[in-house]
Amino acid sequence: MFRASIQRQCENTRSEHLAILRQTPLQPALRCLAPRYAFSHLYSTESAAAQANREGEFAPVPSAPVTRFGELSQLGVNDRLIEALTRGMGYDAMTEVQAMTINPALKGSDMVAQAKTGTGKTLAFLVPVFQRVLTDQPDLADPRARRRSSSEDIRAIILSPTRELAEQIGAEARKLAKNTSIVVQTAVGGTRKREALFKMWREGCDILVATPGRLNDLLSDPEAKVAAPKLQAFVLDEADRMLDVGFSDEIRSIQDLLPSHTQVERQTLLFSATIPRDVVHLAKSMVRPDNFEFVQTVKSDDVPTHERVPQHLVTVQGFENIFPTILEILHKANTAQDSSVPFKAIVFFSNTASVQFASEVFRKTPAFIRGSGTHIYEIHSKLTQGQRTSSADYFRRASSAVLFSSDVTARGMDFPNVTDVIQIGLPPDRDQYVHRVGRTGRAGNSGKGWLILAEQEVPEARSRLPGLPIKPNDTLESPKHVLGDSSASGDVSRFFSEVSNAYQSVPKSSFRAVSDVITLLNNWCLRAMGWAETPAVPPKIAQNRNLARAPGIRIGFDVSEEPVERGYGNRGYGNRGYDNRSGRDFSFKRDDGFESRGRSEHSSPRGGGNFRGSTSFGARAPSNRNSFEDRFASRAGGGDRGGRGGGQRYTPRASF
DNA sequence: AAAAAAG
Repeated sequence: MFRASIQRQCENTRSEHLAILRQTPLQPALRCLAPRYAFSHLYSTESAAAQANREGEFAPVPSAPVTRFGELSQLGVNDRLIEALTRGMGYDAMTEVQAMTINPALKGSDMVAQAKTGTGKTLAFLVPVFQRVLTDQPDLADPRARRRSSSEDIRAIILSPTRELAEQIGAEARKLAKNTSIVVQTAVGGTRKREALFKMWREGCDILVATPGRLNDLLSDPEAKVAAPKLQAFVLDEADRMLDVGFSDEIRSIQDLLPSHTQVERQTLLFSATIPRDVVHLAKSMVRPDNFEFVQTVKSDDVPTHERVPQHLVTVQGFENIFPTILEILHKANTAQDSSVPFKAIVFFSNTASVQFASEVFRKTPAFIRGSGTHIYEIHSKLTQGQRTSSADYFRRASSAVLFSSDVTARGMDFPNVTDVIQIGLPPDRDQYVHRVGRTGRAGNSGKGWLILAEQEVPEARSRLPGLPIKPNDTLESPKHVLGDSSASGDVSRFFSEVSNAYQSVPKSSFRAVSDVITLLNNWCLRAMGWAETPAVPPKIAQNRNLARAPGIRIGFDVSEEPVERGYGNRGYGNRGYDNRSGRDFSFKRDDGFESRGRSEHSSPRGGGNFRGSTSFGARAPSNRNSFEDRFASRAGGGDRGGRGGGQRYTPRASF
């Protein structure tokens, strides 16, 4: 009943730039967190509020929410901050996400905000955090404050799942701090700890933006003299990622190193695109149950990934067609009649080895790439942090470039003017697909999404990517070209021959296929790359994955799996890597494989993971946490226990 | 041996 009424109101009040509160399956899960709903401030029309009030379920609406940064003084925001926002950073109107989160967050309550990635999320938490720090220490507003900031008295901590994102948030925070004496520091892995520490000791630190590992390290190291005994605010950006397995232990231990809520009253803000069910209890342990709000935003120019960015499905005949297809996309963009906007693309792969291989190949297609004026960059976790940072910086500033990327950059990264997002192989899950597409079409620009799959992957993609406007695209010639077919156009022949030449000078990688894509991979290696043998699958792995008798498989070892002489990598950093986590130099051995994992067909039927086979490009097994959307989709069909009132829900289908 | 994140 209750939920049904919220649902109804939402449909009723949906209009132009209106903040929309959507009823979803998440809310029942989160209800236990919120003794009362205090959503009234989210309704931007009187009628909705009036209706809510009439039904006796909501408190009366106070004043209209502030939607311009310039008017934030109404909510007690310091003038210095407002000046930095409006004059320094040039912001005026808030985005919907900002309006919906800044208003309640300034009241000081904890918050779980579900907001899709896009511009503006960072400020949505920075503004309340900064104001909270200033409210507690008003003298910090004075840029010439005499007070000495200390690394042992950090007042706000912001955590991000990747180093680059932390740096990006840090840069934004520094702009906001400009007219004050608030000191913002970043602490991320892969950098020299001593150096960052000296800087912190010298300059002090009021607001720290960090990645979990490094923060944990700093807080637990007494020598580091980093502490936050009076912590006022704690933010998790991309909270669903942060509370995921692999991160959650780290987050827990960080929390243990911080003062408890009972000692020091702090504000916790969790920002997340999705909130998987198994993350709820952790979220619950982080917020104050009596002072908590859940804000869900659906922002009109935030649905863009689903609506604004056209997304093309390109089906390739074989793996050997993928790289030429990328060249063709590049070429078409550059020669189009209206190609006033330079081609700037991110090519996503689901594993590091594929990224490395692709960028090596593309660096070796000099005639084409040089002729196009496009720069090639690469980013993934096997590069040193220095290499990662420089790739990100160069790509950020480049006008025409291709960035080959793992999922490091899939979330939150703001590279300006990306025209195309190209995803190779099955994306790991729907969320990740959407996040990747979200790297383009930002800030009102247009963009294009491409999903490049082998035919065999399409059925799985169909079930993995429901409810997205992905349209089959047959306008390219390279995807269907069969090697040796002389009827191909000059352009297509050139794409293939350039790629083919590049293969020759790229060291042999180790490839491993899984079940139904074995043939695809075999064909690529044999026909296009000119290998004498099909790629080998080591016996153990073949056994583990139930591939021992899969058709077409070759059990054994590849040449590349034996140590290769050091030094082949000095042609470019892409060839060499330094594992900055283990500190091992792995340039002598491409032991990282060019593969992915998955179960063979015998895997469980539906549910847990009906992941069937994958390619080197494709996918890792889908995450076992159902995404928010997934659950939404899966519950929508049948009689949902909560009853969905008048809301007609349908099960999203794939559009292709 | 999925990416990411401490050394």
